[in-house]
Amino acid sequence: MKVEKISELTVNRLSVYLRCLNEMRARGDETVSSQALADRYNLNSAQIRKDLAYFGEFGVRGLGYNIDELRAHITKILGLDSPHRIGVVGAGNLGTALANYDGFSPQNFVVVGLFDSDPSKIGKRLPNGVAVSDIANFSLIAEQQKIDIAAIAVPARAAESVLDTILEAGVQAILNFAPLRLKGPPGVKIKHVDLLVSLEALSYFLAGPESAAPDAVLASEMDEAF
Amino acid sequence: MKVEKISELTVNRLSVYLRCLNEMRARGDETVSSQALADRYNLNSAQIRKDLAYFGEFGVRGLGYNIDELRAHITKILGLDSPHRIGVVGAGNLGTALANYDGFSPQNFVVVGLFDSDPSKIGKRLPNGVAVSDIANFSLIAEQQKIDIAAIAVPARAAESVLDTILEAGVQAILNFAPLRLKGPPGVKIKHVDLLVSLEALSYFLAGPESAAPDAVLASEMDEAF
DNA sequence: AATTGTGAATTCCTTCACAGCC
DNA sequence: GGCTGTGAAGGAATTCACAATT
Repeated sequence: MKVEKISELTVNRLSVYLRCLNEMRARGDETVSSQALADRYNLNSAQIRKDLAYFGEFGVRGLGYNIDELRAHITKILGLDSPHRIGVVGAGNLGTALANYDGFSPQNFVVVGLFDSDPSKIGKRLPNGVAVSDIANFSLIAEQQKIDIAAIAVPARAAESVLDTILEAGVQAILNFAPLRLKGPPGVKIKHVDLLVSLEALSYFLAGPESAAPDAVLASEMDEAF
Repeated sequence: MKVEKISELTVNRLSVYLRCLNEMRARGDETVSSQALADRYNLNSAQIRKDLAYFGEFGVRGLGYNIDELRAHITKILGLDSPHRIGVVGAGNLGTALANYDGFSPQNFVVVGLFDSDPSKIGKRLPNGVAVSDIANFSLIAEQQKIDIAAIAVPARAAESVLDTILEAGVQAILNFAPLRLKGPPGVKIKHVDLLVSLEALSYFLAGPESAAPDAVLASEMDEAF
């Protein structure tokens, strides 16, 4: 494994590849070439090979990649072999939806706490058993529950103060849904999921003279983020 | 206004600038320099100037930009001066949260329809008055309600078929939350909001030898997304 | 004096194209 | 023959640095 700096874009694509491989595996395929992957999912085969080659030689020349093996490698690279425990701050529509969402568990993510400052919400329990805790206890519960990722799902005006609370608790990975640019200290990673940015890009496309960019692939977070 | 092709990244940033300007305006500032904007929000001043200069000369040398004026320009550029009407497909946790979300309206986005195929959900009404309609009627309602943006908030296995429905109805701008890469025809814009990609990038960061990339700015989108 | 708008320089990312291997 | 891994080429995006402007 090389010590070269890996770009965020490469990391995001690994995540996409993993999803594609899961799908192919579910269909019963056991082996795949970068070309076949690229064709099926509108990717570039050289890019797939290059992305993977940063981390090792996972393929066999002439044959391609063994799907199960490659899935295991990417899972390891992305740190998905050990579970991640998420604390969601903000028990509004979005926060509650996140805490209820069942699409995380297959990838070893689990929501273990939901936090709010509203007394009328604190103490309530979601269908899946997650209870709403007082944000004042975030630090305590984060430690008890070994929360390593925090999601900020509060209105923009509350986001800065929530960020401070999260940082004080020592959580270093943050997913921010509030529509503003939060800045963390070095050593802390903040990923922004900004729905307004995405919607406004769609609006730009619709408003465009004839059409801003008629390509349908690539992402937010890739951009982005997406 | 130039006819050069504008990159998606530039468009995403315009959206961010708009949010920053709104915040500064709310504080009472009337004028701002690219340097001041950059300092406050961890951006690059040359990039701000370049992004804006694609669309016109909005600043005054020696003085900077008038905030209200610039907000109006960006609003116009992004097509936010006329309202956008969103149809959300999938009345699960996420879809319902989106339809209830009140952060869209300030930017001229309004959710006018929520769709599902589950008979037990059809006919129900959200607190804000949005009713759940049968996805079978999507095309009809999309036309009646002048839906111009569709959001896909269904499980991955249902996403392709929902996409077909949306395309048949003639909607050309789509926000996809399902964790798979959808491909649309030319002339249709699909933006992906992939929470698993974002979470997995955080996981990679946490797993990293010492830390993958200790910069806290940029997006998913932005890409990525935001 | 301050700040924009922009060509030039730089850095980063993607794609090509092929040597090397199975 | 088919496919990977990768150096080299090409293309894009960012940042620098300064002439132009108020």
